[in-house]
Amino acid sequence: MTESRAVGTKGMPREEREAQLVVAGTEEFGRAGYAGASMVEIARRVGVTKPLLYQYFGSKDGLYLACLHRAGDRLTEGVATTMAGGGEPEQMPLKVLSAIFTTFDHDRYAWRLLRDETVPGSGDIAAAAADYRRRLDAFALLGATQLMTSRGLADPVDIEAIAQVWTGVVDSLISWWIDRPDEDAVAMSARCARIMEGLFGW
Amino acid sequence: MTESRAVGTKGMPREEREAQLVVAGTEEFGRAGYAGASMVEIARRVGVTKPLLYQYFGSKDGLYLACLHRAGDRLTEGVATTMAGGGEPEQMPLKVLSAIFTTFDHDRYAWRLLRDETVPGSGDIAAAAADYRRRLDAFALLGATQLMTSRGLADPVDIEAIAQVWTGVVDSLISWWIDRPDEDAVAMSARCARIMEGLFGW
DNA sequence: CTACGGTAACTTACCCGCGGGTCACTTTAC
DNA sequence: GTAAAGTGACCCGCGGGTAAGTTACCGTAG
Repeated sequence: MTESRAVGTKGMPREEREAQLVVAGTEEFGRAGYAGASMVEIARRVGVTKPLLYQYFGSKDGLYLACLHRAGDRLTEGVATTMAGGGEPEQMPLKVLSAIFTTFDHDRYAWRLLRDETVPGSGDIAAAAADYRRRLDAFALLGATQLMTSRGLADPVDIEAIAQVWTGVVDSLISWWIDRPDEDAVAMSARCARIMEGLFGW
Repeated sequence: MTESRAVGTKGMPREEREAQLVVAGTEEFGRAGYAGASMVEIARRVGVTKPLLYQYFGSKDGLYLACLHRAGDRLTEGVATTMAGGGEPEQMPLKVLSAIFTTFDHDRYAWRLLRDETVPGSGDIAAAAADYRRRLDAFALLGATQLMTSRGLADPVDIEAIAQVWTGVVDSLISWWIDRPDEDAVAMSARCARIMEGLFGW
């Protein structure tokens, strides 16, 4: 294992090719959803054929899981760091948005993997995605609770609803952002800040 | 044609069966998306087989279009009526939400047909759905413009973003509502009113 | 320096199940 | 007996998945 560098091989080292395939897979899964994405298309994007993809990832689920873990780990880590920073409840949404935009500026489809509704209802993917969603929902719930209690409201079902709407807002903003590739993370954060200030005075 | 009532037939009159199939199709398409829904499953829900479905609607696209038109017409009509009523810009979101909840209390999946991303990129369905979305987006844009100008903000791109986020909010609320069948339209409207009052003072 | 063998990267050609779509046929009420 | 309601059994393309073979690079023997 030590120094296993480029022993008898053609093309590109596996590690590098796998990374390419995960990037292409993330875009394709994000665009078309798990069910709608085609393995041959993902391979084609990288200039490779399907069997190589299967040799490296085993199955469609295997590739999806690789993409999902990369996206989910980065996302939960970024949000956790931001939330840990603390601050006024009204400021958290904007801070979290900025963190997301910055982290995924060049990988905008990644967010969608966690919210993909076309994945099979049971199995490894469903479990992993549910786990990431659970962690993110916990942050959303925490933020919503802080916001509501700071205003003297505490109906737990209302708070659940707000948390779910919040994830929907992030979803919408990212979809909007995907359609405008020229808008970078900084501009996007500034836009959101302007809007929140204007609409809610936050 | 006059008095064409039940001439030599078994089972159920076509009109009635078609209505059943449209209802079942709306639920199934709303749940699984155009691509994920299965024609045989939709037929099975009604206690009928696939060939009858094809005899009545011609194709998957034909059935989807029937479902889409029913949902789209009711939705645009309801929103148009509400918007025409006028009122304070801060009150419009809640009014529109109430109208949607009331109209679709027993048909909660209908909204999703207009926002289904798994429909083919071109063809009759894409055109019809795009048309309904265009009409609804125009209302959203109008509402967002009124809201923003009442606060002295006028960046047209910001307004576009707000309009898209608004549709995402409706989406989230309806998804949340679908998961809570016991919550009726009145309770749902009350919840939204409470939240908007609490969070934004609207 | 060249011939050679080994291994990893990569491909061609195939299998198979699932779901859209169709045909010929049967059942039931008037 | 006629016509609409309804069905069983089939075709076919598409996409996930696989078996077997080929290509290119490297290290080493002569």
